[in-house]
Amino acid sequence: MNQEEELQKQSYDVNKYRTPDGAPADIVMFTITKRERKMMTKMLPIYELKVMLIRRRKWPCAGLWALPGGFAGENESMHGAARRELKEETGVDGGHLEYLGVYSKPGRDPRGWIISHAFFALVAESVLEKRRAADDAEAVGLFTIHEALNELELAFDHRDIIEDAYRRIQLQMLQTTIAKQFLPEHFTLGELYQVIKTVVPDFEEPNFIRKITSTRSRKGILEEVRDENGKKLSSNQYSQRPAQLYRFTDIVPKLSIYT
Amino acid sequence: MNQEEELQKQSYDVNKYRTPDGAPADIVMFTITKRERKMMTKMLPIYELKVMLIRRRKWPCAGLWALPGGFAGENESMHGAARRELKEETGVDGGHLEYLGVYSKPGRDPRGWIISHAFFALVAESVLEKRRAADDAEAVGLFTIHEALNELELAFDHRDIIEDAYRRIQLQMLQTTIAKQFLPEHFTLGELYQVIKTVVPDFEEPNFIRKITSTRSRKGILEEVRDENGKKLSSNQYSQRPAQLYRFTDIVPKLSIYT
DNA sequence: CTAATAGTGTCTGTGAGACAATATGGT
DNA sequence: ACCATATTGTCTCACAGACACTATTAG
Repeated sequence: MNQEEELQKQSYDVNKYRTPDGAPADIVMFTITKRERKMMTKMLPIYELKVMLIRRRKWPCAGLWALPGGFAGENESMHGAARRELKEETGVDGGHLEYLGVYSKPGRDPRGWIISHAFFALVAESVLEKRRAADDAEAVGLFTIHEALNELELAFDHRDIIEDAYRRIQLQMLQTTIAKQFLPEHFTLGELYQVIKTVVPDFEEPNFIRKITSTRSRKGILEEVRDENGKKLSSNQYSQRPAQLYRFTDIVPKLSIYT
Repeated sequence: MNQEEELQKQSYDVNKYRTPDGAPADIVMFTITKRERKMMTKMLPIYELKVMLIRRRKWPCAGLWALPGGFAGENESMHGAARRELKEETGVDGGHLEYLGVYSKPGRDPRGWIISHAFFALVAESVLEKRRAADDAEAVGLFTIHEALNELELAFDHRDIIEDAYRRIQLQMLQTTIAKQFLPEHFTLGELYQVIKTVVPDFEEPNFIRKITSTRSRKGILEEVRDENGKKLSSNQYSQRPAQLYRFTDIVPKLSIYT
């Protein structure tokens, strides 16, 4: 650094300006719960998209439900803070964690100028159940997206965040292969279809199997699971007739409105 | 607020924690320049995707090229700050301005703990030229994306930001109708094709006109321009044979890998 | 046999892809 | 006539969409 630079540096005062009072990472944790239907005969379970919320104990917004999260420290990135929080809350390290956006509307947090960073995570149902058992069950809730948005009083602007996250996960569900986060390694097309419909209720594709098993454009994102002898594997967990098992390949589909 | 809440509030000290030293909004301003080729006969112009950069005068990173931007204030959202900066820099109020992401890697800014918010904007070439004329031309540069990424020394982590913005605009170009930001109200399919190819060089569609003018799935995003008598309008600005003019409709295309 | 899910047959229409052929109008 | 660009003709094959039909197996 030359002399002039050194001079400029010394004349810079970081405290000259009003600075933010904190930058938390808040995480919308989604899971899909499966509820077996009690029936004589095998049936597909009922799937529901759920969100984990925490009941706040302290000011501000004490008593309201809020997204899990916490303030980032000086020596971590926002993404790092989110990963840390996710691990603290669920014990999960890894899994799908994705940045959603920044929430910075003035006055959104009575503590001051708090710029919040929202993420969303997709975790297995079992993980959240564990978390719920470990902690005070009173303070941890798993709600359907509908309950969270329409029936709960939420802290800060967390309703906006959850709405945005819901829109985003619906987009992703149709445009990427995140469905795999909600499915076992091997799954039937019936399961895949149910998972998609759970996240995107409007999704209707009467000929789903037909399309998924043909189609040049989609070709490659799914492949049949075979055993070591090359024989196709199937499952009859949810149906009398065994269904072919599939897995996602590593192919990343590219979509375009002009192609 | 009841008594207990009041108590908790008073015991909360915002200064108890280390807080960020600032939250700037940085904007990647894209434009597409058109260069007419000097030829006897009419030809399509050469299109280039460019980025506006500013040469920093002060510490830190004095002398390096940086994205235009500035710190957000306490009474504005990050998006508001970006809109304000965009207006200050270009005079443009409106246009396409979109959030890109947060850049918060520790040590990214020698001034301290600075959490930067990147946006990208698409503006008309004429606007940036005006800006360049108004200001000290030395300090404002318009570079091709290739120059910016490979030949320039950039401040902070702005290279990462520009790379991310480039990836994002390429995605958007194929999956949304942002191409309209780079086109006049009415345009020919040749122009549209060139704009797409400028942003996404890999895009190859030999039968472009064919597909765009048929196709069930894309149907609706474009429509022919007609005069008040319903006669189709055409332009021969870039070709001898006049070409049909089109405009984007308001239809938002929905893409899915499963449909 | 029945119930519930998995998967195929069949038929029609239309788009994709390739490429050749033709249209337009300034120079 | 020539050129660069715009647009249509033509042909084949694959897929979309609809819907009825068959397959599988526990109970």
